[in-house]
Amino acid sequence: MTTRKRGRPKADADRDLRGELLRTSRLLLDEGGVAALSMREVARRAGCTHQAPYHYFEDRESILATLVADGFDALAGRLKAANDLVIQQSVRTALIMSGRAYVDFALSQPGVFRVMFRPDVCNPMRFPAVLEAGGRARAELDRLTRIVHGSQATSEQASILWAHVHGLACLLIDGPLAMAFGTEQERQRHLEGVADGFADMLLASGAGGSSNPGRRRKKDVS
Amino acid sequence: MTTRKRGRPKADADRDLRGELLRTSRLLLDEGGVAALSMREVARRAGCTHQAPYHYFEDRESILATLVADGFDALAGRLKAANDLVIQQSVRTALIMSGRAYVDFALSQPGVFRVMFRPDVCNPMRFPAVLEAGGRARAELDRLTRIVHGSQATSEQASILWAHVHGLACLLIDGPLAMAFGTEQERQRHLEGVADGFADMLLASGAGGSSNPGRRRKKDVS
DNA sequence: ACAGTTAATGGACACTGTCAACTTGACTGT
DNA sequence: ACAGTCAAGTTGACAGTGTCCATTAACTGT
Repeated sequence: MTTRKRGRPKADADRDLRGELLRTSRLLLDEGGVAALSMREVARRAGCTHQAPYHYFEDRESILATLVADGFDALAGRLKAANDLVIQQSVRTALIMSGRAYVDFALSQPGVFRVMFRPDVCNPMRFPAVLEAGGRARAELDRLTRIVHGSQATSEQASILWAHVHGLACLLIDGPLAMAFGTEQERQRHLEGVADGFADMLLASGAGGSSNPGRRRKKDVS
Repeated sequence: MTTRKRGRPKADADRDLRGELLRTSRLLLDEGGVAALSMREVARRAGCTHQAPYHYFEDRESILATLVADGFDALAGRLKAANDLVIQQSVRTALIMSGRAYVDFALSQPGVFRVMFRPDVCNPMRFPAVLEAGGRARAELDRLTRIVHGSQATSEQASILWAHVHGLACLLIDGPLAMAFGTEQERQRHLEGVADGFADMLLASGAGGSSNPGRRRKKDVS
């Protein structure tokens, strides 16, 4: 009979249980959806007892919140990189690459992406880090709006931009576009077509940065 | 000591337990999200034992599927009504009213709407009724695409349309637009602005029905 | 009258999140 | 050297969940 150890184990710096728990959680989330991420299953896969995770995370929602905050951070980073292209390249490039960044992120981490916009699963109000990171992503999209429409851009224009990329991402991971394509290449072609079409529409309708006051405005982007 | 009844109760045509269960489920879904809809809580509120619902629904997912199918039906109906406006009114009216129909539906039944696009919660493959109703809604959006872009409309144009309305709905019920407005009126103003802006963009960029072949096409809407 | 079906009942099981109490190793100041 | 504190776990328990199972009473067709 092998008596199990109790109490604190000997120092094992290579362990990093917290990191292991997060990695496992992200896997479960991407594989089986939010329902598959159970505290006990995470513990089981990480090789600890069902209570050990509670030492690092207050509750189940807290572990989700950590992933969500990281997700918004990563998204904001990708968007910033795409927006920065406006300097070396063109407005159109920045617009198209931002859209691709948003969609690529959703496709690469669908599990996390879904929870990022599900306040009933992970309530941002409880987690300041989530609010902050979400704000950074939002700021990057507002910046893109100004890149496209100039400094006088309206909040309505921001909504059109965000709705487009977000809707596209949602339809791709959960909606009818999830299974519409046979090959990955086919999907890429479609997405390029959508991005081109949207960019044409947006840039043709009197949007050309500050050099083009054009149509009547309503309210500035916050 | 009041001995509880067992077995089948006396006929009570006014009961309609199935309908009661569905109504209760929709309430729970809209109030506390999908996590709040538990088989036992539904049964409790409907005034039956925890097993009675299993007589009408195979499992929890099946009760969700019924609501989702009804949801897609209702959505398809609203979209059809909006699309039909093209006859008496204009293309622009049909486009704007379709967008409003989609958003209004999401706002009026947020709980159901969310599950409609969450295959990890309710897998459409399991429920033919969901697939069918979803197909009807999709067909209505494809029809709108042809109304706007003519019979040669591409699947990319359909994606742009769907992504716009769907993204907008998502951002309104769960995203940053959920709490961006103080008053209901404020939100309505914003939505009108978004709809106007989007319609301007779409109709200005060489989309005018079959009378305008215009830009190069790629692939027809299925 | 009687068998079969329908619409329920109550009990049990495994699983979940979380609370509480405990153990133990490592580090601290004296 | 040694008591005290903290970190990082441990085990055990509880209520709530979805679902399987056997049971039972009322209705239905023959």
